[in-house]
Amino acid sequence: MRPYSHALDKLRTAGLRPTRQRLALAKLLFEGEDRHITAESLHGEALDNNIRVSLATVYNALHQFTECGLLREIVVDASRSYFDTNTTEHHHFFYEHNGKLIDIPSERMLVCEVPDPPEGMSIRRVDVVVRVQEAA
Amino acid sequence: MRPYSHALDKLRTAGLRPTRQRLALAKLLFEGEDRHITAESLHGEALDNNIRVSLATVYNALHQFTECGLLREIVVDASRSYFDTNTTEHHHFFYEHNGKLIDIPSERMLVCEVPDPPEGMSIRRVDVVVRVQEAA
DNA sequence: GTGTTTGCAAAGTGTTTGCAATTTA
DNA sequence: TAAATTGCAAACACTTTGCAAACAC
Repeated sequence: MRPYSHALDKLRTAGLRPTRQRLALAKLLFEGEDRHITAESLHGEALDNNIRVSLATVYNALHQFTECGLLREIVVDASRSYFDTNTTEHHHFFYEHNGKLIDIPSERMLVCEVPDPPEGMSIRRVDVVVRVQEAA
Repeated sequence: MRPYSHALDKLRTAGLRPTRQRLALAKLLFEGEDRHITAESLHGEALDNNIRVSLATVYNALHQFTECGLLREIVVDASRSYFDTNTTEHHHFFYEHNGKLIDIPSERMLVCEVPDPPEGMSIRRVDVVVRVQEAA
């Protein structure tokens, strides 16, 4: 048995008040394998687990978690926001036919020549998306 | 003077019927420097040039042009679709504070270790977005 | 108690669609 | 004239917002 909650620690450390909703969502997100979610998918999962939470609260939580560095937002599709519980440096395979994402560990995908950022700018992040399709 | 229209050629070659609207949009897009646009920005530009075209038609044209390989869609922001008139292989700097994009020529940004795609899949494209912010 | 968070329903944004009218070949 | 394209307005999907009620500390 876990002596105390990993999810609770995460919220405490991040300075987010551990409300019933945030704690339940954090448990879904952080007490298992790393994963990719959307607001809709997390909300559905919460309901499946008898966690009463509104979609608006799910959106709030996802953004707050992202701001605190507990999640990382991934932009692969112009019509939907994806979030990743793996916040370490890595990239993604994106299956365009079904919208699924798979991590590519950073060691397996090297960007070796990153150009200098434009004058007065600094690089915040380099995102690589490898779009894959069913082989011909 | 240009003996015949570059834009018209592009449409002909692509097999798209050169309607007044498509031709006007193609002129805006292809008879100048390479550029990044959104449906909204292209529509505004058309109106500024006294080209009567509806936003729905702009969306249709952008998608048709993209399917024909005249444009390339760029995904950098989950809430808006960007298109690039430069369809050659290259990557982008994305200014998060103002939504502007700048091309990075392919030679200046090398992705040197691309992992094998998952079983049964083939790589359609590798997109690199370098997100920049105003330097601290 | 006091400030924060929630849920709802309404509003917002970018995009797509159905269909009659128009245009192109 | 037959088929493709357009424009409009309505519909859509996803996301955000305003605010009163509920909650955490």
